[in-house]
Parts: sequence; structure tokens; C-alpha cells
Amino acid sequence: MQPRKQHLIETALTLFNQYGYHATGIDLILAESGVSKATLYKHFRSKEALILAALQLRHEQVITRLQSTIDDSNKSQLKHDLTDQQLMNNASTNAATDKAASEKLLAIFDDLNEWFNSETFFGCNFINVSAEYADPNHPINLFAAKHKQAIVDIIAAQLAEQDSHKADQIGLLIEGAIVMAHTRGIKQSALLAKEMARQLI
Amino acid sequence: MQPRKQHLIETALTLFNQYGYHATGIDLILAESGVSKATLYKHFRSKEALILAALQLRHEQVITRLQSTIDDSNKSQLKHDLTDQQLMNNASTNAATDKAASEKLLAIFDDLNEWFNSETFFGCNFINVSAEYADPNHPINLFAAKHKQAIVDIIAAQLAEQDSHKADQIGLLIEGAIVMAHTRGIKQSALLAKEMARQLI
DNA sequence: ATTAGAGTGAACAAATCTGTTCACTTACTA
DNA sequence: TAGTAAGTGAACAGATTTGTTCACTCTAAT
Repeated sequence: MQPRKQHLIETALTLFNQYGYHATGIDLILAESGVSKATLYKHFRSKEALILAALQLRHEQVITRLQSTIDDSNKSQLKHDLTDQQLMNNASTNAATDKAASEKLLAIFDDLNEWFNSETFFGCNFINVSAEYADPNHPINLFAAKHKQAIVDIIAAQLAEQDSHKADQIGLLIEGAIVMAHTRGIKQSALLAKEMARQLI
Repeated sequence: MQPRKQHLIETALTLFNQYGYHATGIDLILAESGVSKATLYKHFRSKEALILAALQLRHEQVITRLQSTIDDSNKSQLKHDLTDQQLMNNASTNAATDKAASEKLLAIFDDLNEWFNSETFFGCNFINVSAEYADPNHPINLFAAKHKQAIVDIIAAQLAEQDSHKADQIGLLIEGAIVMAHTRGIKQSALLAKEMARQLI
């Protein structure tokens, strides 16, 4: 991908997240990124296309992070939480793998906790964009729904028997924590949600 | 309050909720309400003031409904769920009142369920408005935070020993359900949250 | 019957928004 | 070295935004 195009998408993503999608004008994105207007419209046929590209980038960031969190806690957390004995005997008994799966999922909430307490937290791009576009069948809203579903699918894959019901419950806790952190400013909400998730699993 | 002003606020609330706050122009509100622009600016010094008035109205609607749901389930639900014996002996034992308090709180999720499945559901006004205004200290965001806090306070008042920790948990479930219903279109989310709340109490 | 309050309608201002166009520059490469 | 792809800068169009102003109407109360 052309570097200017990439830079444009990254700048747009940041500004859209912080200031909103309607409130962020094309001109601000251009000024902030140092790209010319002609270049923008060479790469994107409209502002809406730029929004979709920014959401696509964010989607990839979130999914990548989610996967690596689950994978990392697969390798490290597991070995810390189980005794050597258990690991040596049979690391893949039902009891052992269930315990591991739980810890993997709970690690998600530690990620959320970091995010909420960072300087770059302005709520979830997808929740926010859904607030601004009315039509549920608008490409932007379809993409947001798809993104949220993808997250729940990854969680379900981590649960015994792909329990999609329980995955939805964890997804609900994640959404709740995000909103609580963003609209009420309660940054500890991820830990509150983690407690609830622990009780759930 | 002048009837034209009231009508303006009601129309604005509906349109802001459905189409968003930036996307809804003054002209649309005027056309839809049949009020003239001069009248609008006689009652409100800016669009922002109109937004705040609309949020104030919504705040009152939600709080009123929440209170009456809790009060209603106080009178009816209680008598259905307890035996006559229990009612006759002592309706205000700890066990009895705790049971009642639980049912009152769970009734909230039935309200949410109705809301999500109605034609007028376009997400929560306060979550949505927070998505559009960046500054957390902006009057609009302060109002949204205050509204959310008021709800949790009412829930806490219903819990034994004003358990604000548990109230926050229930609040988190409510937010999660709203987002799940709005961005993913999963309207049954209120019942999912109700299950989780039941387990919690 | 007159006055006052509330509302209307239409024009207007000024800023801002998205999107287009074009002549020019820069850098790489065949 | 000539050609090509990518980007720039600035002007421009056209629509849309919020907000102001003013002459006028309608209605209700004095």
C-alpha cells in the first residue's frame, strides 16, 4: 500500500475516534496528516470510503491484539497457573484445558483495562460510529456489526463446545465495560467486568 | 412551558436519537415540527442548548419509567411471588424483602426488552451523544455522565446496604445490553442480561 | 378597540463542508 | 535522459450549516 494512503488512514482513524465522524472534517484530516486534498480523492472516492478504510484498519488492530492476547496467555499464563506435575502428567485433560481457557479469556479484560487507562481511549470506534449513522443496513453499520460478531466468534472458539451463548455474555460484559469507561469515566470498569466474567466461567 | 417550545424539544429528541446530533440539522427539526426558525432561537440561544433540553427531557422520561417500574413491581410482583402465608406472617422479613428487591431490579430488564423491540429504539441517547462530543468536560458529556450515575444510584438504593459495587455491575449489564441490541441488532440482549443479573443478585 | 406576546416567513450573512480541477513539482526507472 | 506515477497547492463550485433580522399576523387580555 502507498505510504501516503496508509498515513491518511491512520490519521483519519485517530481523529474519527477522538472527535467523531461527522465532527471531523476532511480538512482537519488533511492538515493533520500533511496530505493534499487531491491525493485523498485519488485514493478514496468519498469521505465515507475513508471512514470504512479507517474502520477496517481498526478492525485488524483489535482482532490481532485479541488473538495474540489469547495466544500469549496460552503459552505463559497456563504454565504459571498449573503445577509442573499437572503439566507433566497430562496438559490436555478436560480440567486443565478448561482452566487454561478461562484464564485466556480473562486476560482480555486486562487488555481492556490497559486501553481504558491509556491516553488514546475515546470509546470504541464501532460503538461510536453506530451512534452516528442511522440506517442499520448502511455499509458502515454492517461493518460495525460484523466486527463485533467477529470478536464474539473468537471468544466462542475459546470456550468448550463453542458455547456461543456464553460468548455473547462475555461480549456483553465487554461492551458494558467500554460504555461505563467512556460515558461515566469509570476506568476501572474492565476489572469490574473481569470479576463478573470469572463468576460466569 | 410554552407549547411550541415543548413540541420543539420533543421533535428534536426523536430526531437526534434516530439520526444523531451532528447529522440532524436545525432545518430538519424545524420542518418536522412546523416551528419557525425565529421561534427556535427565541427559546434557545443555540443548537447546543436545544440538545441539552432534549437530553433533559429524555433524562426525566427514563428516571420516571425506572422509578415506576420499581414501584409497580413492588406492589404486584411481590404478592405473586410470595405465598399468602409469607405475606400474612411478616412481609418485611429480611428474606422476603431481599426477594422483592431482586424482582424489582430484574423487572428493569423487562423494560429494556420492550424498548429494544419497539420501533423507537435507536440506541441510548446518552451513549450516542457521548460518542459525538469529544471533550469529557463539555456540558453535554457531563450531563450524560450524571444521567448514567442517577440510574445506578436508583439501583443502589434498591439493594441491601446501598451496595454501590453491585449497582455498578447491574449498570454495566444494562449498558452492555443496549450496545449489543443497537450495534449488533440482537434485540434479545435484555433477556441475556437479565439472566446474568439474576445470577449476580 | 388597543396593546402585548408569541409565532411566522423569508431573506440574508458568514462560515464550513465535501468534492473537482488543473498546472506544477518531485522522484524513480526504463 | 525522457517518461511515468504520485503528490502538491490553490482556486473553485455548490451545497449545507448555524444563526440573525425584520416586517407581518394572529390571538388573548385589558
